[in-house]
Amino acid sequence: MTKYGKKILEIVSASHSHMTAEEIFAALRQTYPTVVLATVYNNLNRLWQEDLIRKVSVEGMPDRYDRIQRHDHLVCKRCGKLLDIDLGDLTAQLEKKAGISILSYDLKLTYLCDDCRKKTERKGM
Amino acid sequence: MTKYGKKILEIVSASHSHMTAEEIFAALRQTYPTVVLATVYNNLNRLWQEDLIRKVSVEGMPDRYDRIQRHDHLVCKRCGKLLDIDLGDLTAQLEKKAGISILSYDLKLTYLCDDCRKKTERKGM
DNA sequence: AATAAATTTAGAATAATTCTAAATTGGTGT
DNA sequence: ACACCAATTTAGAATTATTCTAAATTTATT
Repeated sequence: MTKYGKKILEIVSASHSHMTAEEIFAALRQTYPTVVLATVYNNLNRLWQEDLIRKVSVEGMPDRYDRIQRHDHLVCKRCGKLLDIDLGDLTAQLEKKAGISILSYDLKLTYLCDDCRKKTERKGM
Repeated sequence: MTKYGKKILEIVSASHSHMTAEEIFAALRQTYPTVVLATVYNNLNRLWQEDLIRKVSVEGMPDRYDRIQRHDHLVCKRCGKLLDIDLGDLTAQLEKKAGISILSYDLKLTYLCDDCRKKTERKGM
């Protein structure tokens, strides 16, 4: 594990904000001002392959990186805001239903956040 | 609903192959040879906003479009191959656990497909 | 120290998607 | 049928995220 990989893992693991590569890049430069963006992508891909971080893709947004600790996500359909939520570990239940063994699963609930619900109501939609 | 929107909805609804915008574009041109790609994106976004089609994003791949009929997905961690699987409707269970009402949910199981498992074994990983 | 292997760098390249502004189309009401 | 307004389409440029390439640097190995 290289110094960049280590630090990037630290940044992503500590964050609860689903950072983009750019944001991670910015955070990493606080410590290593000369690092380049390609290095961030290299390391993120490596860490992801090694199952040390998660990738979260929300349609139409840049990929986000997330700590590995299991949890689920809540995405607002309208504004795309992404929140953590924990619905417990469904692995056993899902494996049983699917009849295969899985490495992991991603569960994303789509809803309307409070702000967007208000806006929607105002417009009478 | 315009003629393009209608046809695009038809194409996506009939397909079980999680088409990309480019693939949908190609299919649409069979019927309307002069249509441009931007129109495909416009319509896909519209149809998605109206909940007539689904968007599926797999990390590192272009967005794919899917029929709305509920079903889940199986993604190979190594090669990215995307398959349909149906684990039944978990909406009620998830809403109860989450304590909110949701519009929909996306469930993606990550596994190693047979081909990739074989390759992995061969390499002793 | 010498060699090999992995990582980083710089910057170009690619690919997906969005944006802009003009042109076209599809109703609506008269 | 005609004028009007809104929505859609078009063409092509622009943007953004990400990957790629080849050289340089760092790290580990003999």
